[in-house]
Amino acid sequence: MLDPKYVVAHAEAVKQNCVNRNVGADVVADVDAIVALDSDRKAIQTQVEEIRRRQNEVAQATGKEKDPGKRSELVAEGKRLKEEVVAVDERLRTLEVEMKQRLSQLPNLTHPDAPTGQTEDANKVIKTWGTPRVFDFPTKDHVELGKALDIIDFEGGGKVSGQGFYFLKNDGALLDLALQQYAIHRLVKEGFRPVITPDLARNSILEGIGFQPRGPETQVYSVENTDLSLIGTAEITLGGLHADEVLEAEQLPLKYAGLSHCFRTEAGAGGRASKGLYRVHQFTKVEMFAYTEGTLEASGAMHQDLLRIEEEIFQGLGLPYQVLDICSGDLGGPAYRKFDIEAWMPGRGEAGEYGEVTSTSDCTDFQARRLNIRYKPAGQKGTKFVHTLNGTAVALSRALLAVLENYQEADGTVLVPEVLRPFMGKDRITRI
RNA sequence: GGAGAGGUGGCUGAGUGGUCGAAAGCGACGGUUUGCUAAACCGUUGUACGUGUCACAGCGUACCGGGGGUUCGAAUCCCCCCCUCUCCGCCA
Repeated sequence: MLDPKYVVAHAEAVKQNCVNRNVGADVVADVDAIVALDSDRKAIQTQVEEIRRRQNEVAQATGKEKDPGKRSELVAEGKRLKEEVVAVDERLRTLEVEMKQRLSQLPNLTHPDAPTGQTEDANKVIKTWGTPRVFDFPTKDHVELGKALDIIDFEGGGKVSGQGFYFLKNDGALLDLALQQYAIHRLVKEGFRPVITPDLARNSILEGIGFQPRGPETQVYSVENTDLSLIGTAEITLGGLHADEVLEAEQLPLKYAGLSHCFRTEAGAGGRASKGLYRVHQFTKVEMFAYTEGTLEASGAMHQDLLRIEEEIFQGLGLPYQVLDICSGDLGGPAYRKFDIEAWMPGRGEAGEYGEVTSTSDCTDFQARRLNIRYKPAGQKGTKFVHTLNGTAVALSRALLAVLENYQEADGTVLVPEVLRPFMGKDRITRI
């Protein structure tokens, strides 16, 4: 959520931002509505407070008044005021709800250096690392490898849970665990606190992070007869962890390495053909989440750091990748800036393509405002909203996919990347 | 899932209808004293919004787990929900 004061004071800039963000004309119109609503709201709030002030005055006077006649006069006035405040207060609340509702439609502001554009075509490649391997034998994609090596079972997943689910078996299970271990160990060295989070969260937390728990657009599964949803990412639980808290400035930055399962309905993604592990309903992910002081300098620096760590993780795995600076229209609601890493996937497309494996976002105070996460800046009075950032360390499924396809050998086995061997206990994946 | 107890300011803890944004203690901060440290003493010590100011101050409103209700008036009474603790049941 944006700061309502900022929206009112910079309505034109906010509108332009909405256009750049590719959000629909009705949302742009919301900005004007918010400006109008806000001045009404202020006027009515003043009225309500004035009545309340008089109510308090009367109530106190009533308590002190000994004379029965005067006392009943005061009681009568109190009753009158009570009736009076009801209607005005209800109007105030209506306005507040409407304002909040419209405010919550607005996307975050955008980093001035982020490319401006409406679709993902405007995303900019800002770095390429490594060279895709040239194979001197016909390659398989990870689905074929998974089947041949008996390490990924889509048929079993389909039978038990439906399309988009799978079993990881044998060395596939070990490889998944090894990648988790590798990422967590790496992050602990970087000063992150390792955390295993709940896989379900309250809908209010989902909303605070910027997810829509309900409706046709929803990306998450909700649990019937509860206000819980299966999380789409540990960003939800790690961001919610400090909801409604005031942190001490010395605690910041606060860095978590969260391990969770992630569940996604992938509603609306049906048309986008993607086989195998690339788009699934459940996967495991090691997620970085950071809280910083509420300045663009602090979160901007942290954002670069998260990207650096993501890159080093993939460099460590020896997987070629490119880094994308995501354009305004493709940023999603909460992000102020976002970088994606796309790793080389030999089995994708005709002769291999880069495919998204991580994503890191600087959400500035957008999530913190809705989740009410603040801190006390040193040497200042009052509190400020923190900035929140998230980044994928390793999303299993996709990282697993990339390892299998890049490390396959002519004999159908798969070499285990050096860094994973201590966790795998072997250097080659073979059919058991 | 069942039975009971409880949720008050940074912490401990008082407060069962009015003078309570809330006693007291601790902690923290500022000051006095002191060769230094300690102790002692004095003072300050929540947040948000509004109003006001160059900026303070001041003033107003709200907040005693969350929401609703009773009342002229609620931390205090009633209802619902959430959470914590104890015991029982069940269970990895």
